[in-house]
Amino acid sequence: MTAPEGRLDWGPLGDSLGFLLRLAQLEAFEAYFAAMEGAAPLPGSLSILLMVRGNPGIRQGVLARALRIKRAHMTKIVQSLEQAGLLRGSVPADDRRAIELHLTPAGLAEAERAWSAVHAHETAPPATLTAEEAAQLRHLLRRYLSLQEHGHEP
Amino acid sequence: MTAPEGRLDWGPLGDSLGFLLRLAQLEAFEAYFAAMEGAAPLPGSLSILLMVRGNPGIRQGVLARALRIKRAHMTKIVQSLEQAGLLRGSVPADDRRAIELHLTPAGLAEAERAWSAVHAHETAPPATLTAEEAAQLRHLLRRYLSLQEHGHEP
DNA sequence: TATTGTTATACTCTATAACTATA
DNA sequence: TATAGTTATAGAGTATAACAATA
Repeated sequence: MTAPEGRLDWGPLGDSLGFLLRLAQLEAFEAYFAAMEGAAPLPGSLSILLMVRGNPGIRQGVLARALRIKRAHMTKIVQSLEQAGLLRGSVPADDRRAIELHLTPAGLAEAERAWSAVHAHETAPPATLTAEEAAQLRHLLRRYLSLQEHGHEP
Repeated sequence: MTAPEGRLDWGPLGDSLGFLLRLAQLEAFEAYFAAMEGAAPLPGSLSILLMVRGNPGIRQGVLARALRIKRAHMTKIVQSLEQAGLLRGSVPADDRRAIELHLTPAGLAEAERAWSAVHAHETAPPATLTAEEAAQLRHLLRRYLSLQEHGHEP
C-alpha cells in the first residue's frame, strides 16, 4: 500500500511540461549553487550584468520584460548593483522618463570574472544527458521561448 | 547605442541551461494561470494531490524530496490540505515517526476535477512548438531529471 | 491618457535551526 | 546517534496598487 521511494508513479505530472520545467529548474539551480560555492553572484544579478554587457544602454523596463522580472523588483536590483558600483543609469534626452543602463568598468570586470567562473559549469552537459541531448534540450527551450537568435552564432 | 526591444543579444545566457529553464518555467506558469483563470488549484497543491492519488500511502518526507519541497514547507501545505478535507495522514505501525498520506473521497474528487480542467491545457503543445518538439522536450526533461519511468507507459 | 520608474505593502516560497518523538 | 515531522524566524522573490514625472 505504501509507495516505495525511487519508484514513484508520476502520473500525469510526468507529461506536464510546466511541472517538468519546474523540477528541472530547481535541479539546475541546485547544481549551480553546488558547483559555484559562493564564487558566483546570484543568478538574477549575473543575468542582469550579462544582459547589460551584451546590450549596452538597454532600458530598465525592456530588461525587466526580457528577464520576466517585475519592474518594481528590477528597481531594487538595479539600485543594489548601482550601489555596488557595477552599473550606472543615464537618462536619454529623447525620453526623460527612461533609464538606460551601462556597465561600469568594475561591472564589466565582474561580469567577465563571474562568467568565466560559471562558464565551465554551464556548458558541460549534466550527468544525466549526453552532450548531444543537452544541446538539443537547449535548442528546444530556445524555440519554446522564441529566442532562436542569440549571441554567438551566425 | 541603445538596444532595441525584440532584438536582444542574449549572449552566453542563451546557452545556459539553467537560465533557459528559469525563463521557460516562468513562461509555462504564466500560460497555466492565464489558461486556468482560477479554475485550478495552485500548481504546488495540485502536484501533491496528484502524487498522493498515484502513490497512496506515500510518506510526507518522500513526497517532499520528490517534489523538491522542503520538509518544513511540506508540513504547512499538508496541514492546509488536511484542513480543507482533501488529505488525511495516518501513522504506520512499523514506524510511528512517519506519516502516510491518502486522499479523502473529497480529495480524490478534487484531484479528478482539477486535472480534467488542466488536462487540455497541459497536453496541448505550446504555440511555439510542434507537437513532436513538445514531446521531445518533455522526453529530454524526464531524462535530465532521471524520471524516465512514469505513470502511463509500459 | 498612457508610460517609465519609484515607493510601499503584503504574501508566498524558501532557508535554517532548534525541538519532539521515535528508531 | 540518526531520522520524521514540527515549529519559529528570517529572508528572498513576487504581486499589487498608488504615485510622480514625462510623453
